[in-house]
Amino acid sequence: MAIERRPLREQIRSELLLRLDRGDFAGKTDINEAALAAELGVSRTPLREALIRLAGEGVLESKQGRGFRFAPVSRKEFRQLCAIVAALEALALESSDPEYLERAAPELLRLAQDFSDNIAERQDIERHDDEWHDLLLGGCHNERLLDLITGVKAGMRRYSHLVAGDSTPLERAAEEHCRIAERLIAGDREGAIAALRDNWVNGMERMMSRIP
Amino acid sequence: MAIERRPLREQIRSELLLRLDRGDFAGKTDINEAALAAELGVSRTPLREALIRLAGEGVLESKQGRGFRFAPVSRKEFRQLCAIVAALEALALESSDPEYLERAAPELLRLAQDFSDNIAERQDIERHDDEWHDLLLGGCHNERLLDLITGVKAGMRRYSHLVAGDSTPLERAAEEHCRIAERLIAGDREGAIAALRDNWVNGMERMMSRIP
DNA sequence: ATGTAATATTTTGTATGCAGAATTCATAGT
DNA sequence: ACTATGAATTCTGCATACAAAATATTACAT
Repeated sequence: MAIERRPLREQIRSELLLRLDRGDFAGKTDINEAALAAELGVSRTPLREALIRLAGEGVLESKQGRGFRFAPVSRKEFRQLCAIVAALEALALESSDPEYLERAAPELLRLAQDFSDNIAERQDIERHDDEWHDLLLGGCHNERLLDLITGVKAGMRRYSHLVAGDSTPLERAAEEHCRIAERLIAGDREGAIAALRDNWVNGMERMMSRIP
Repeated sequence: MAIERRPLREQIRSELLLRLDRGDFAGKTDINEAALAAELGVSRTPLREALIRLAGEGVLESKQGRGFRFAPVSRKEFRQLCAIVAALEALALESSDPEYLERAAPELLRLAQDFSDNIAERQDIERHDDEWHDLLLGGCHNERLLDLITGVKAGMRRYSHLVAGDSTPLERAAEEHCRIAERLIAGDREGAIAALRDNWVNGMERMMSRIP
């Protein structure tokens, strides 16, 4: 077996993002370093390193002397984040390898259709959605851009658990994914980009009412 | 005197970015934590925190057991970064308060003209250019977006010192800034956005030949 | 009862210490 | 001379220790 050889700070960061997905930090936004470190079975040092990284990505806030807290959610910020990823993913798609898109399009369509048939747990849905977008952008060779997108999406996870247990967003998302894939199959990249932008705009609208 | 009340890690980060601007790390890309900490008069802990933050922003690379190094420059990455900021600033301009743009436009034009008259030190030029872009985007209320832009631009500082001592890029940049401002004065935001995109694309072309 | 000052406790921010990985250097063998 | 091997050194990654700031608690005065 290949033993874990990633720095602790990264493993911790992953774990925290995972918990964020589960909505573990819903109310209690303040973080107690000693307690959390003990819970994770690590020392404060790598934990703080992970927290600093997350703060840089906007998932956390830090205030001098007052430590870290999960950044509060707001409609305004969610709107802002959606606008950003929409622009970034559009750019990624724009600068993607056309051949790749042609090859990936059928698979994208298939996945999108599976998606709507198969109503699963929220966490599965999100993983599925992430994978779909990853596949969509797999033909983009701008690594910095892909990293950036990943980072911004990490910040959006704070919002994902709010949608828990409602299936209409899922259905609409699947439908939009189909539309994007169809445009790609038709070789209409501009149309696909426009559909992608719609996907984010609509995704935003869908969530908006659920945010305090 | 108002004493410094920011966390050390942030002061260190600023200092490192400053040195990056000066091109201090030109050749020696590897970082020795102990040595640098001693030089800055701090311990390794806040230094490492600053390094981790910078690594998150793409300014540094980190490899397990091998510490941090300044990410090597490459034409490819520079192209990627330019494409990203172009898209992000375009988005920022797109979502800016129209009234603000109307008010700021004359000032933007004036600054751009000063810019070309007055050939100063490279560091002044960069500050001036940064301020100009800040003013341009001052009407954008998407704070997350502005933060993101700041972060990506931080990563681009590794490239800025390469242009040292050549005035043609300056002149062309000033000219483009004028064009953007003129479009804003004319109330043609779409045109301004297009000109802004050009500014980045051309800026990229200008630098490209200087990068190894 | 309420507000405030003084003190105790908690918690963060920074420094130091230590184990293990990576690198360097020296030596031996081909 | 060149490579391989192994010891010595350097450096990172993580843990622990300490000091200062923030928060909670108590005591007291109004």
